[in-house]
Amino acid sequence: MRVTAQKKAETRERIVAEALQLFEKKGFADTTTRDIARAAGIATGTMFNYFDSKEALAMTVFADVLKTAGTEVQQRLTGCESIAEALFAFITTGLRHLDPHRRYVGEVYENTMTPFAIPGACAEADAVRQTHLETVWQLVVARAGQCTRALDDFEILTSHLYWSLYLAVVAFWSRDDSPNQEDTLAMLDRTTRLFAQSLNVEDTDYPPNQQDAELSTPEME
Amino acid sequence: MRVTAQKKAETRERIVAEALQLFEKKGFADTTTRDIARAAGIATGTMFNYFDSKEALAMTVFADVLKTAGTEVQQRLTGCESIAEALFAFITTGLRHLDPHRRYVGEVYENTMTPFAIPGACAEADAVRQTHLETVWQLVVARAGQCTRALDDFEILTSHLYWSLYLAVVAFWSRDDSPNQEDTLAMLDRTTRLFAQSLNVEDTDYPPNQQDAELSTPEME
DNA sequence: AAATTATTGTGACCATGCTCATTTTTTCTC
DNA sequence: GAGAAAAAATGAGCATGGTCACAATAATTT
Repeated sequence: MRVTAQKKAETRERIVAEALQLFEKKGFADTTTRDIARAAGIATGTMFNYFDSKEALAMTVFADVLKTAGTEVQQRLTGCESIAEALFAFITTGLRHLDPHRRYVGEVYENTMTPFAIPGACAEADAVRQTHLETVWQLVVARAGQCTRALDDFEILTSHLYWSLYLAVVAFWSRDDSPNQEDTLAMLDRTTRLFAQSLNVEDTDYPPNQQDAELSTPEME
Repeated sequence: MRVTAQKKAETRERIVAEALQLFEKKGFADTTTRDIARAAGIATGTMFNYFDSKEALAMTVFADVLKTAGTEVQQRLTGCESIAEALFAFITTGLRHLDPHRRYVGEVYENTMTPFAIPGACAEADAVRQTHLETVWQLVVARAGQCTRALDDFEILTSHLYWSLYLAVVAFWSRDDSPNQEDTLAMLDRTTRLFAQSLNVEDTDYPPNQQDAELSTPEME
């Protein structure tokens, strides 16, 4: 490793380390990029030579942490029969690894991971979401025998629904003050069951004729 | 009505009207509060005498629109037997009224309505959400016979799940370029069925023993 | 109608995320 | 090692949402 490359890596690590400490102490929004720069002993602009944005800095850390969780989770999954069980194991593993950042994860997710966030605005966030959804996809396919619904539309609708439910869990967890976040576990249990259920089609209890509803206001003449 | 009161109302209306026009043309983020002030013929600070924030300005309009939708929807609901059907009618009515603002609704919802948003940060947003959830609650209770799940925990878990699913629909709709947003209708159909299904408990297909999972990293000694 | 009080408008000013021309440091070439 | 080229650091500066002390205007009192 060449000298400057090493120095660069050190600086990068210093930025990350100091940023995390500040986020933990004051939250994400109340930590300014100038705070981070001062703590890391660099100029205000330097941080942006390493990370595209303040969010990208935080998401980089989350991505690291979740990557570790991802390798760990593969073993656990083999023991899970049902889709709901597997999802439960996958998500709890991720949350456990995110635990040190629990108090400010929401501030970052709000503007990067939400379905309202513009795709492409934060590459790190997009990557985290995609990896997560791919894992879910594999996890479901490996247990496809439990599903009566065709899975080929996973990308189109199911992934939207899944992702929003997952975000609900993360948001709940990030504010959960119950001992050991047991309320989150209950919610997650319910959520994973709900999602697994949604992969079975038996839901024609009323006719699908409402499709002729109009969402856009008809043009006046 | 006193003279100044009238003038004040006029100014307020002018702010709203010009803001909407600008939002429509350039989006929410790309419209600055200075743009709005200039268009409305007031000083930059004046806008904040009328609205707490840029988001609050937009949410005020959404609240108005949804209030109108709310009165309209009560009639429609009487025709709906099932919970899913009723939800479908309720949500489509709201979306139809929001249609003129479709392109920038997401930019506002992202930071005010998401489960990550800090409650109390935007009073208008909180009110809209609460009203929406109350309507859903009534709508469900009036059809409680269809539910095997006890409804008394609605506030605790169900409302979180419902709200996140609803946001998924809104986000999807706000970017839906299919003719007449028919893709949104399909998604909404699926979503409302899914949610209605979740009000029935028959989901004990695997033991709930995973509750002993640990979310927080155990302290090292 | 003058004086006083209450309401509303104003724009200079602040904090902050981020940019970018310039400067400093490092690496490469001879 | 001197000079050139490439990489990295710098911090003044920009745009923007929002604040606030003060100014202007309207309403009330005498």
